[in-house]
Amino acid sequence: MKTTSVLIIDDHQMMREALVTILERHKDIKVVGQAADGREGAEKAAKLKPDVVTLDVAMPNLNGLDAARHIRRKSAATRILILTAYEDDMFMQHALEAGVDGYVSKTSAAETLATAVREVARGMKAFSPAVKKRLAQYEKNEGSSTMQRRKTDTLTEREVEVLQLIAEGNANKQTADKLGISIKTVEKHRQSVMNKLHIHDTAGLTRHAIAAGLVETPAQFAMAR
Amino acid sequence: MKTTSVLIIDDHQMMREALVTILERHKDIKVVGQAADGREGAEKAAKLKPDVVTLDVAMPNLNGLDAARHIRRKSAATRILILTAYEDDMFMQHALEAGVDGYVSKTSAAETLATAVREVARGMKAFSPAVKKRLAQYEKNEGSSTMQRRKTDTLTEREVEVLQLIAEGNANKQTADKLGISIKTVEKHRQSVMNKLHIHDTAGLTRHAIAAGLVETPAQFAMAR
DNA sequence: TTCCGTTTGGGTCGATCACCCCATGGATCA
DNA sequence: TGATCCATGGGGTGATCGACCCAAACGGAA
Repeated sequence: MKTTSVLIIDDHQMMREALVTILERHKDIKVVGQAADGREGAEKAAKLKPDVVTLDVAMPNLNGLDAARHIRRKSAATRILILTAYEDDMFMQHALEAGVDGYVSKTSAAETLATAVREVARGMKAFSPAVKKRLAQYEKNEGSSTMQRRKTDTLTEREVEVLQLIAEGNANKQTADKLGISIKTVEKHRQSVMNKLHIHDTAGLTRHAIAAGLVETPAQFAMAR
Repeated sequence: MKTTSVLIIDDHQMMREALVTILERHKDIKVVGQAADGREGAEKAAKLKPDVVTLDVAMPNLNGLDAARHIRRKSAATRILILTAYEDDMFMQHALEAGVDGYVSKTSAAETLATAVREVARGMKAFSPAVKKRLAQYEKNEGSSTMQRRKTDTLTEREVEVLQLIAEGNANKQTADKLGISIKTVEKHRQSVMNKLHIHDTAGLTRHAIAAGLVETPAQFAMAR
């Protein structure tokens, strides 16, 4: 039996250690690396060329979906397994469009993950019945020549990355450093985002990013005002 | 060595299994139960009387903080360990007021949790240095025979008003106009809010305001692209 | 009554932002 | 093969922000 190499991408070290423990119970699965955010994850995926990556969705620096796109592009042979607590129809839709190979909920049992890793490693898809239904619809639309997706006001990948970093509290300079580009380019992207979304203040951009699920938000709690 | 009994309360089964694995590596720690939400957790705590509960914050039915209050009231002997990814000063403040005994971040190592479990079981507090500082302030206020909960770090009413207007996207000038005061006063309040929350950027203030329920956000919608 | 906290307002300074201008590659599309 | 979009980077300008400094008025608590 061939050993399946896995890269774990999750911003919670505790969860990463736990996943290692769970997966390494299986002799045919070998965890070859870990990453704490999407950017680091995409880099390690390109370097380590794992058979499978498990990818959390809500992460700083680069969220799971954009990380999935990066990995899909730069490490085509690597299978992508989304591992999240977030079960939203539209989000699943976007995950499918990003070309992920599986989708496992953190509310499911640990054994489910090991099974899913094996399946995607064999080239199969690993979706729950609920996701499969959506997948069927999506593929139907794909074939029906309806490539009409909104263009004008759609943010590019880079713009989404910049938006996320803004919403996480980074100044333009910090964003530029993290992306390894000039501050002027960051300013340009920021402008484009503002124009496309018709939002012209940082607070508004942040609210939008939160609503779009780009950044983690704590659960609401009753707070003295 | 006495064995410490632990109840794990977390809505992610995968995380619960992982925590069991991590904790059971230690012979002096025994996981005696699990619960998937705050209400179930409070009930099981009352029934099982564990030495320690680990409590996630974001959970359906009953959130972590309210669960902590329930457990504190009905199972006074049980030590409460908050286990979360959420590190916000105001939230910590409320957690401390709810009477939790420790606060462990999911971004820290698994070993940190085991250590914290042992510490709270011995009657000690288990807080990171950052939280300890806040705790010191809190206990100072507590000890000064004043039941006044608003002291050093609670926002005043005016400050909350200003925070809300900031998070709604108003510039200082607009806020000043809406409140009918000088822009300098708004800037002063903004500064006070930033200092009290230890948040020094608009995006962070906005995220905090949303978490505190000060501003409405549309339900999560399809990713912004 | 004295002290502290709240709210109000002013000044200054450098850093950052929002909004324009411009250009160059590369990919994709028609 | 042009045209268009995307990502990259630079210049400039005026407005705003962030972080300090300062003070006065008021009210409640010690």
